Amino acid sequence: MPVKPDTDPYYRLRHSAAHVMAQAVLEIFPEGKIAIGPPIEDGFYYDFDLPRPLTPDDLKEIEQRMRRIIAGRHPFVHRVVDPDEARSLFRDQPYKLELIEGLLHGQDEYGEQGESGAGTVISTYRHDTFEDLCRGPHLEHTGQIPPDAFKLMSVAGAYWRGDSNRPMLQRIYGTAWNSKEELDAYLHRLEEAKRRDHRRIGKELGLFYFSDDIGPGLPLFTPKGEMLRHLMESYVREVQTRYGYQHVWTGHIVRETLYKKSGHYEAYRENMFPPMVEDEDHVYRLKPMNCPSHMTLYKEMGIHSYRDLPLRFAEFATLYRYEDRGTLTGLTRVRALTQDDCHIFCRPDQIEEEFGLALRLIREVLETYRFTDYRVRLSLRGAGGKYIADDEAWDLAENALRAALDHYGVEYEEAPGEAAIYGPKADFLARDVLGREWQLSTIQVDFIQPRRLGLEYIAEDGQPRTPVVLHRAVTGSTERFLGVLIEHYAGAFPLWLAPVQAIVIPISDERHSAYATEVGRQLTAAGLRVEVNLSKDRMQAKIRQAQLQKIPYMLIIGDREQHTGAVAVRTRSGEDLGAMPVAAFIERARAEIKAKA
RNA sequence: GCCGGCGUAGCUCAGCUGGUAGAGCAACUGUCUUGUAAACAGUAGGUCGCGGGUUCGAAUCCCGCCGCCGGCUCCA
Repeated sequence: MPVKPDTDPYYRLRHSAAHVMAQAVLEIFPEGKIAIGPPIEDGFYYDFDLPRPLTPDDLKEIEQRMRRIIAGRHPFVHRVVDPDEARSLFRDQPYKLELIEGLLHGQDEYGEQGESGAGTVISTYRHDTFEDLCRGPHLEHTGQIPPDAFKLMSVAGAYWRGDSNRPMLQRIYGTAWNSKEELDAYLHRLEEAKRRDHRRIGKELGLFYFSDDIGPGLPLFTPKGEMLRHLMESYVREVQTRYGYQHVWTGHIVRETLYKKSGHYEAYRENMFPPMVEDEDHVYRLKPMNCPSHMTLYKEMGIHSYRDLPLRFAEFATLYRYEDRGTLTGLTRVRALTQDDCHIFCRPDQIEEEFGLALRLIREVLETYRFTDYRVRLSLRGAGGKYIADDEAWDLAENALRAALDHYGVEYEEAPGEAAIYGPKADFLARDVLGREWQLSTIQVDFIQPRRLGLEYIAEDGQPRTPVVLHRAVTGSTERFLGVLIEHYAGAFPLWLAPVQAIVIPISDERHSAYATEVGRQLTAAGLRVEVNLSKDRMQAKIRQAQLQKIPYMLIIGDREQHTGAVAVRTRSGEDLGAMPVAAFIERARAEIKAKA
């Protein structure tokens, strides 16, 4: 994501590094074509159209050339050029020519229409032998880039202008910092993220697997992984019930004709698995979303009075979406996903209150999972004509959402033009412990589907009206949220979520096995999830294994404990709590679980 | 779907320019019976992703497919 010069202190550095890199690349490929090269979060990139694919060795050479250019302390020289001069300057650079024409029509470098089309100034920055179409700003000279504080990270394909119909360019990603220490800290942060990667931890802790025999994007969950799913879903279900939501079940397969009525067939067909054909009148699809099913259920349940609204239908059903293979990643992007989905059928005058209820619910759940840092993006209708035309409804909904956000003191930013075609929405972007943002919860207002599917309620005046539907998800999907949680906690789940909450470790398998087994039985009977390690390994090895498995409590049992009916408690953090009676440990664990601490 | 990289025992990985595979951990067996992060010894384990091709000979070279990784696009 691009950054702004006025808010990012590294803007000049990284932008300048991108220019230096472009020079280095053109030195190697004089006939290469250059596209754009902006600073981004943590670094910069530049897109090139080159005669051959770049290799890791190329990156090394480019870095070396960059250091030489940096050592030359070449000043960055800014100048304003008129359109013809610009065209002539970049006559061999087709992408630049396209950018110039765009600029003259008020577009920015991404081809987006700017706020004000007028008064476009075309300017360039030159250093050494390289001159680039650029509005700056830059450093004073190349020598201000610390030669040991930047690094080229990777090469990736990127479509010109982000359009899959246009040429695929080669993008070089780099990072640049003010000092080697900063660079090292950044690289260390990347290592940490890698260490926490849910795919890695998932394997280490034995939570889930993928198999070629099952298919891409279709995770298999082990007993431990399924326990996590179960606990997560039970928790949301409990909260939802407490907030007045009801749970429904609508299965996995739906007649295709429903999606033709709802409009999904037109708009979403690409993302559905191919049809199952019984005969030409009976064609079925795997459900890619719940809304048409919930709305159908609403209809089948008979005539609804305005007094019966709101009706809140929640469901944990697994949905199947035919995502492009190239986009699948671990649990965060799968083809089988279990949404904690809900559809709220309400009157227009209830939007604000229902939105507020969903806000409170989401806030409670996110805080339980220790996502305390999140922001809300309120996506509103924009200027374009893609939105359904009903100004009155839009105004009502947008104002209701704002009012609820204000009422509950939720900070939010407005994003005009980002709304769904069918209504405005609020998305929750939560930051994990590594500072990465994840879109988890969402609340969307829908005017169009209820109408298309013919939903009605009888209003106060006895006339049938179309209800408004709010689509709402709390954690998004169980799979994705589990992936995020694994990374957020680095696999060390809080006690209430830990698949194995305690492990009993007898010091001698000969002398203490019977008592260890009895302790395990007592804890299990008390509702705890417990394992007993009866292997012949030494106690130290068992502790190490338990540590690596991130099991919250290790209960060591030797002669002393056996004689006194106790367990010696060691925590995952390495703390030795000493010996305590089994009952005392149970009490402690229960309190911790209840508090979801 | 597109661009690039990768695919060797359950896991992590080695195997130079072609001569039919190797380590550590895990597993299994035995010895040891242990006090807060790895006892010692031995055994077993691989169609080198799959399918073609080149070659006297392919894990190694070529082609196709599948999958994974990094991006792009997409993400109701």
